[in-house]
Amino acid sequence: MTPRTSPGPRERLLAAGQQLFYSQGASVGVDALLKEANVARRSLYEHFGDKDGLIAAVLRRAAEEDLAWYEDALAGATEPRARLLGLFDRLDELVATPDFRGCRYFATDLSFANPGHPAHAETDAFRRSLRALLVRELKALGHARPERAAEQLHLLIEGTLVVGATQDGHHPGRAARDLAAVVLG
Amino acid sequence: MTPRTSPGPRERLLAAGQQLFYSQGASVGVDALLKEANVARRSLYEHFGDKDGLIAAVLRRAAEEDLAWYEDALAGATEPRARLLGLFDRLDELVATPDFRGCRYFATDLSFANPGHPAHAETDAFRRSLRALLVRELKALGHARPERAAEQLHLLIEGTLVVGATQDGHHPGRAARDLAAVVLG
DNA sequence: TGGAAAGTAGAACAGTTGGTCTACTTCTGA
DNA sequence: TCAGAAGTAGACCAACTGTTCTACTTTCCA
Repeated sequence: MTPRTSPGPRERLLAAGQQLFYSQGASVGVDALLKEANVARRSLYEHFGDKDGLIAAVLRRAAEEDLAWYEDALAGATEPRARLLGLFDRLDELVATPDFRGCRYFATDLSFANPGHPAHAETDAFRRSLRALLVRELKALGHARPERAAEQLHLLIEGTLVVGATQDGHHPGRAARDLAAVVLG
Repeated sequence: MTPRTSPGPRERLLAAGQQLFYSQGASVGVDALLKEANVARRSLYEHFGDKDGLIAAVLRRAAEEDLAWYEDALAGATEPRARLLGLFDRLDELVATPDFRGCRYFATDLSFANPGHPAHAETDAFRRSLRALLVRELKALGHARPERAAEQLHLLIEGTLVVGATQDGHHPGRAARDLAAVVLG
């Protein structure tokens, strides 16, 4: 609440988690998290209860940031159609980033076979928000079947992320953009 | 080589690995694998060297079976265009399977952050084979730009698997099929 | 200025991990 | 038939896991 001169242990843990969970997966050890965050062991358990609590908190924060990223990508243009097509240009850039490793949320889902794990609730929430965002844009565009088109755009996004994460030198964003243009009509 | 009345420990380990690595992820313990396969600890290490060796062997076998599945899905029709479209119908059925958990190869890639892990070579090989299969079909169809179209079909396939694994009650295969029809021209 | 709250440092714990080793049994083929 | 290969069963090990705990230090505010 009160502004700080330097980020406290809670902030540092979230930042470290965001970085390490993405680059190494949810199986990174607590020791590595603590070292990266420069935080005492005890602080983690007082702020987040346990490791799963940190995982959920990191996902919640990442979801906020990622949704903001999508909004920003859409904001590159004003005309509804150009907004959505521009998103795929930004995706194409994103997956070309050297340390891009794919969709954080799908990776998390795969990490936890137990469907009751709290992480799944967070990834679900993110995907719902993303869908809602796509539907909103499609309605602004006056699309005849926004829900169905959102499904197709979502499919194109996920496909772009997977292909981008597994193959170098490709431009899945461009390929997806062309198909997105068809979806938009 | 010699025919057996009942499958030996090597076979049983591969079968157990194929099932457990898929349903639980690559992090399943050796103990669980041994119990599922009804095999002595020692047999695993004599046949496969270590756990990573088993993982690689399981992936190689799974890749064979999965490619055969794709061939079978294509074989539902004779006309080139219908063959590829039929593939997406089969994918739609596949992802509706109750215990479908997404693409085994992408899940494996995400499990091993270390790019030198032998599993990555296997997943790469699978994806190359899948691409080659798509290019072959597109050439049979007389497509003007088979490589590019294969990229788009591949993207649609991966997207279908991700959306199918994360959302219930949807039919991503149908959505992808419509877009595939556009790709085929 | 003093005292509670929050943070650090690190020992310790129980459970699990992948892997090795020994002893015994079963299968198999010259 | 019998020797050697292959398989089983399970103890054992070191390393690592998430977590709890104690002791000390810093920060902050009334």
